[in-house]
Amino acid sequence: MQGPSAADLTAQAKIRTAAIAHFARDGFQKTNVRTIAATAGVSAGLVIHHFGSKEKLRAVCDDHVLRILTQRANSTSPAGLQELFGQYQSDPEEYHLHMRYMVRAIEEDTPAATTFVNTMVDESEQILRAGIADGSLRPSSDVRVLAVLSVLVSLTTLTMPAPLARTLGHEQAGPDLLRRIGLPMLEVFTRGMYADDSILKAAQAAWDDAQESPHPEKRDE
Amino acid sequence: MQGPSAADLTAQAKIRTAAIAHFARDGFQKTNVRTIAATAGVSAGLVIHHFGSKEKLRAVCDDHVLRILTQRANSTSPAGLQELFGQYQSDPEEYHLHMRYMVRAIEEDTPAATTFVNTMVDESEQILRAGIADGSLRPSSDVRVLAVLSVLVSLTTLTMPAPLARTLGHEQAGPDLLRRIGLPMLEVFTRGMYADDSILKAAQAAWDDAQESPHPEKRDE
DNA sequence: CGTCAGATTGAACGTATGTTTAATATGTCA
DNA sequence: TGACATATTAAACATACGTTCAATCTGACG
Repeated sequence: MQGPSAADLTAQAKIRTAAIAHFARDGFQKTNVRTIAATAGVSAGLVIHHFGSKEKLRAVCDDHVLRILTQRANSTSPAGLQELFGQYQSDPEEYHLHMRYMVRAIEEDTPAATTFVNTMVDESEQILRAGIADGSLRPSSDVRVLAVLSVLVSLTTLTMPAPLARTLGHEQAGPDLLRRIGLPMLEVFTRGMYADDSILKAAQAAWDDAQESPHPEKRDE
Repeated sequence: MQGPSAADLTAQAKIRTAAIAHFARDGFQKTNVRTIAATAGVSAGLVIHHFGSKEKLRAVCDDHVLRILTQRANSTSPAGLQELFGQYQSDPEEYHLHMRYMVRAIEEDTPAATTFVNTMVDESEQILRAGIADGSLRPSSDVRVLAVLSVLVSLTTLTMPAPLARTLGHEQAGPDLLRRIGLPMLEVFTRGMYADDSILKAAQAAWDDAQESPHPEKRDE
């Protein structure tokens, strides 16, 4: 579409692209500079020459992916979660790569990951509050938690780990798998899973009890 | 309680315990044999002497954690997901460690991870079908997918990545955080998030359309 | 007691890998 | 053209780390 996906790129860009791909697929530790260089078609020394160190290269990749993902999220009016899935369908190849990269960054608790997560959760919370206000969403006892769970589910579903994907007969996460997941997930999000509210009521009661007697600690020890 | 948590263990057990802790917290790659040995209070050579190699040590740890987690899940009658949370509350320290270990294994797609995931998803599916049959759970268009999503949500909630935990004001996942998440999550699971079923209906319609015209491919290219 | 097998250690070894360096190519500008 | 900066490379360097080795310790058994 718009990106010179392979050739005729500046060497720095080629290296960065190669690094993002390898970091996303194999993780930062497993990826070595020579492999990145080979994928980019340059020498290992050049990678260091341009980026200073493997760690600094990671920082550049982090910022790059962060900018792409957050600007995507903000470009459309903040509709959030479903939009993420829509974005995915449009260009699964590249989007999946960036998502996978960011999930890896989250796992390793990188600064860019914190920024990304904060942005996503804040935006999600905002959307949820708006939906609750206009009556399209049900109220929640803790909207912030709901926002976190939404982001968590979105990220882990889009980048579903291989063992879970295989349980559904797919080799890895992809558009077909996402299509299959969509409907059952929407069913839960509109009607819930439990047929009655007995479990919820019990939990609410337990929660209210805990509020009355603040810190019972371990009463038998 | 029951485990000689520190001293008076055979050296092999001490090494294995140390390895599990480090693999869970820092990942397999970042952990080096000398660190494991130091934590276990032995020399690096002994680790290799007993386990052959770092990779074989990992395999032993995988099986050990796998056995503990799956036997826990099976010991109680298969009630599954909520039980996981219950187990967690009872001994958060150790359970969280093992869960975190297994999530790391899933991320790295280790054989034990596949076994664990298959076991969990199968068991979850079984429970869901039983619940649907006896009317306590709502029917789903794809129970298998629902089981996968249940496991995914359980695992990622119990071992919530640090950036997401921090968004809720917690330094990392723990009992307090879990307690806070419980109620909003149950709310979604009993009533859903969406106030009406317009989005679901739209998705169902789109899905039905796709069924009628099997493979439209890219019609404009 | 003597011997032997296994446990354990500290040092050495080999290699993978991040980084440095010296040299060469390339392109720009005066 | 000549000079200078930048890009680029191949080789060398340094180190972290998995593994091996030779030696020592410990405990069992005849």
